[in-house]
Amino acid sequence: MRDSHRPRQDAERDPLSAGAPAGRRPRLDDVAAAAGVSTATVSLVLRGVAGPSAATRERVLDEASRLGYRPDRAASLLASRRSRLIGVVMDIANPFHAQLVEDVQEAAEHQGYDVVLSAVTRGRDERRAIETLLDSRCEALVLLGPLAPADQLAALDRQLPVVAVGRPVPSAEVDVIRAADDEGVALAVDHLAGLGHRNITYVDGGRGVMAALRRRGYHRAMRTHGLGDLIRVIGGGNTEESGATAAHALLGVDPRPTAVLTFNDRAAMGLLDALIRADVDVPGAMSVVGYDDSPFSRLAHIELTTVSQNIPELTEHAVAAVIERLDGGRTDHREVVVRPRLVVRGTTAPPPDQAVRAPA
Amino acid sequence: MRDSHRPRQDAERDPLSAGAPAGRRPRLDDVAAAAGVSTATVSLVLRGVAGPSAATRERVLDEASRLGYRPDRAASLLASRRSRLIGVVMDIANPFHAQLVEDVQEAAEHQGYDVVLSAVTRGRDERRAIETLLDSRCEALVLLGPLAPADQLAALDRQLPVVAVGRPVPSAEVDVIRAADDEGVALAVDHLAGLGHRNITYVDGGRGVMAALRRRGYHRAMRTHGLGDLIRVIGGGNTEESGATAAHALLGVDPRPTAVLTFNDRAAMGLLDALIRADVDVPGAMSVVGYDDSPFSRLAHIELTTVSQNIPELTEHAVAAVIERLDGGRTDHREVVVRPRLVVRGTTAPPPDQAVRAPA
DNA sequence: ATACTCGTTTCAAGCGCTTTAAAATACGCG
DNA sequence: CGCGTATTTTAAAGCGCTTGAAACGAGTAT
Repeated sequence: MRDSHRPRQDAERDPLSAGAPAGRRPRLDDVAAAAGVSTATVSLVLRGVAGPSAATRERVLDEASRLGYRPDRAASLLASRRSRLIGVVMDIANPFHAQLVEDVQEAAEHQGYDVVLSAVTRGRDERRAIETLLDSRCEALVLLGPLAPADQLAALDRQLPVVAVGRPVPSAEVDVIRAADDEGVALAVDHLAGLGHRNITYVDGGRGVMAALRRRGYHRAMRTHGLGDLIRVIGGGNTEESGATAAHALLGVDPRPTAVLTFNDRAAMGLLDALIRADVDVPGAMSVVGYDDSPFSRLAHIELTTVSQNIPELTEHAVAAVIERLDGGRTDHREVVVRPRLVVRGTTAPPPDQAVRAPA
Repeated sequence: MRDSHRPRQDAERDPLSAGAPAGRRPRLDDVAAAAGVSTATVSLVLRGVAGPSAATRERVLDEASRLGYRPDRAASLLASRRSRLIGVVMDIANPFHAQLVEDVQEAAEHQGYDVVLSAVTRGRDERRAIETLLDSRCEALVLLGPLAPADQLAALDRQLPVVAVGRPVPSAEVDVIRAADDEGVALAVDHLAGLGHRNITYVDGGRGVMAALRRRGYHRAMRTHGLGDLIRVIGGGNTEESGATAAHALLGVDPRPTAVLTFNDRAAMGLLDALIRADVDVPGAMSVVGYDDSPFSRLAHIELTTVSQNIPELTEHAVAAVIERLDGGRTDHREVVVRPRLVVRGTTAPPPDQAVRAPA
């Protein structure tokens, strides 16, 4: 049955080399036999451990590549004390996570660790994603924007080092690497207030802790600018759709705000979308600020003013936190807060009334 | 030293395995000891294999959950003949792949298979991604939009069942599940020609086989409409950036085309972007059609007319192809071509000259 | 009684690799 | 040339689980 996948490549193999794999995937002892050494030596050579002589080394390496040997991951994992595996949980539909994963993978590799990805999807919740990782012998977990409650994360952390990226966790247990989201929103408010806006509304991001933090940043910044009375938060979410819904709510408000902050870029996109459909000029009649600096936000027909999280810095700290705990013996809790940066593009401008007033 | 208090002292014959898990992760024999049965029985129960009696079953299950037992994946993998693992290679930055992965994961699970994800990123090429999967005991590979040349894929297929999704592979070896890309482009040309366009340019997608197929579709469709003389292909790519570059090339052409087809939505976005910056009215002065029906293409301020690939159908066939080969003993090659669908949105309209001519 | 089922449970041999202690070999030197 | 030491190699004991064969009662037929 499977034979069809394994045509006679035996022909090109040396039939004399003891126990030449006949169609079967070559194993460590095939290489050992071919090179005339023990499996222990082969293992040592292949992992680059000091010990075997240069001559042996070369011979083993030659035979290994000749046989097309590839170590069996499951077996290595099982046999070795350490897996050197870092599990990463991500939302597969989230481009922000994709960027983080790229960087984490690179950084981890650099430190001699391998990354196991576990995706959260529609039909696969975070719990499942984490469990898979746990079963895979991961030594540590990097959770991108985890949704689980703090106590669950804390419980997890008792099993293995856990670092939550991008979301605050109100607990002194898991490591947290995140951007100062409140500050990010404050930057946006500062920018808008500086342009002359006073009636600035915030489109909320839902129940999450991250949403709460951004909302708090909005509240605080508004008050700082003496705009406490104009604080207005309307329900939203983290999707384009929720942004569009929010737009309609927004347009019904009187007096209509001159600027809107959204929880993230996706919501901003949806909002922008709905505003355009409703013939509201952006930024002429209304300014919009997103959050995340997603790849699409810099496209010219969108040109979204947004808040950028420093991804390289975020991942660098995340991997460092893991490594320190795994290799450095660190046991204390750590929370790193990376400063966000406002990226001003085309969706923000002075408010309309001011524009009218100015010439007068 | 091991803990002295153990769950059950009586029915234990083997004093060596008598330790209770002291801080260490519980193993199969911990559960076995606790339930007073052998590890074999526990294994049977946990995997739902028929044999153990209902009473034993319940006792084992109870103890397992009491101890918080989780099977070690590496060990199970190593010990079992089959891994029931399907490896999926994806481009982590590609939202189209993300959608495919979601569906594949769900479908595979439904068939009792697990999915191992391997991401292609900046610093991790397809080769690496595939190797990881090979080392992980995958029984089959699903490659999303593979870049490797056909002969490499064929070689791979000799090791294990491989199905390439979304890209034609000119070889009668690996299974291929793809959309009829030439037909997709033809649909777009039909649409544009129907609107009255004649000067329709195609922005190419690079060297890939998929790009070649779409390009061919363009050529053929143009000739079908008697527009063979107006065929014009300009260099492009699969990113926003390449689309923007193409736009500039496009604007230098005389006579300027009234419609453009792009290799994919991302290129269309970049193109749209550049057109807007150049004050070209879309679709008034120029119509634009993308390809992929990406989530963002349906946003109102984009409203991209595009060609949709039938994702659910694509993944359904992909998983079916794998299962049939793994479980059904199929050995022959298969190529499934799913028909694309044109999604008309706001970036296409009759050409400008015609609009002028009509009222006259 | 014996033999022969059958349902349940266990034995024990791995899966393919790592790792440690110990053995074999090589080396240096009086 | 023997002995201590450093270098290289290996035997063997697992890692935690699965699995076919064997064992074990307890029925049932003979």
